[in-house]
Amino acid sequence: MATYHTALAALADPTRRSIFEHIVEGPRAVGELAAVLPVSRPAVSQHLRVLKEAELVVDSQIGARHVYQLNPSGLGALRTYLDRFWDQALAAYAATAESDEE
Amino acid sequence: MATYHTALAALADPTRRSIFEHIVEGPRAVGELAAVLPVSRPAVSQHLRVLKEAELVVDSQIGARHVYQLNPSGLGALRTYLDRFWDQALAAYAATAESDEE
DNA sequence: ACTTACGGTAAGTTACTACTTACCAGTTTG
DNA sequence: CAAACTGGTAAGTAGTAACTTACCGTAAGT
Repeated sequence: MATYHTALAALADPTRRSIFEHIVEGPRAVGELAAVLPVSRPAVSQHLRVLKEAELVVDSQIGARHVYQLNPSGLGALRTYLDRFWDQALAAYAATAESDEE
Repeated sequence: MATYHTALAALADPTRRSIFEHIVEGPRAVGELAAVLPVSRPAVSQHLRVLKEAELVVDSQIGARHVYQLNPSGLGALRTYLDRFWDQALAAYAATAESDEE
């Protein structure tokens, strides 16, 4: 499911967002991420699964290392959703401001 | 606190997002929202507080009715964050694709 | 003033989620 | 083949968050 919903829920968690931000800067192995973050390696692994299901990252195995890198799909879906939202919000906001002057 | 974080966390919940989407379409009273949604009125009231703290909505009392309407601040902060993110993501993604061809 | 409508707050319950340790599977190196 | 390194999975725990009912203010109408 590549909905904006899963991406939104995935990025709502601070730890998971931190992991994602690291991956945005470039491909990262699981151990690399765990070394930097204040949580255990299994925790990182579980977060990566959520990010993967949200189509925010993709993984590829290189030897024994599992490297995760960005998947633009999820972030794009989220951005599209918010953009549509943003236009709608501005229009409604303008209409409200106008009706206040009547 | 008008961080993108609070807005992100606020919109991660389906019920709360549904409430927000109604408000985006135009100002809504608490009772109106509760009548449409599958949760109780106190639940709606609690969600509205979270949305308010995230600066996604503002409330104004009109007689006995409490009307909530859009506050562009929170949505704007979230959008700014994602936009910055998006550019960074595209650049990193392009760089990765390029290095794959070496 | 009494009643009705509106909505925020308190307290309690349930469900989920982020985390831990322990374990297991695959990969590379000696 | 064995030892070391990689990382995903299982099981259990603790904290949190979304929801309920009950209650209490405040505003408008009769």
